[in-house]
Amino acid sequence: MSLPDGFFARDSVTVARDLIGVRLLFEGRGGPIVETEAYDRDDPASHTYGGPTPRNAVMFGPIARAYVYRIYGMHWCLNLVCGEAGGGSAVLIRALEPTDGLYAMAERRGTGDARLMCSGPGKLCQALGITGADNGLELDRPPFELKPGDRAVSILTGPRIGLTKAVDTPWRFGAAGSRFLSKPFRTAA
DNA sequence: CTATAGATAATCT
DNA sequence: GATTATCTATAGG
Repeated sequence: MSLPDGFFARDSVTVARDLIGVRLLFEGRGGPIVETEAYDRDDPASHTYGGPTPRNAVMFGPIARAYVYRIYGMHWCLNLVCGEAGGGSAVLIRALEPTDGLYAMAERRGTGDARLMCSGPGKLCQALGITGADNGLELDRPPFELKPGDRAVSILTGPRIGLTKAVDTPWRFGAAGSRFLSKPFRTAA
């Protein structure tokens, strides 16, 4: 069982929201996604804003692929390419709840605390073992595996994290009440 | 819980 | 040469 046909053929904001609760596995390690962010070509904060470059080429290619890039010279970040093929949209996977391959993830991360294992884009890639070598891989075949969530989740929305542009765009989504978010969501007043 | 500093290197202008 | 979709450790409320 994998995700419905056409799941990624929608705008990045819709896909980002629908990805919350979806189970993501890489070589058998992973669990339900609890936090995502949407990016698209008309978004000043996106790598694709301003057109194609060697680095972002994958986002201007077919959808349902992985876009993996290095940030701050030392961390990897995983994105899922979506929207229209060639449209330059993607969803950043920021955090997930570690449930599968816990021992292997603990070893890679150097901690037994599940809360510190996948609660951030860089940590998540380190725990699952995702690197630049996986850039451009298709998501519907190994080493990737995506399955629908087994229960409904309430979704929280808020501004994205770590940006200097489009700071107020509310394109960050998270699973309500999860203890595995990279940062808490501010609850509306 | 928030705020800050420092590490560290590819990418783009 | 400036910028960056982060993490860890530390200090303070």
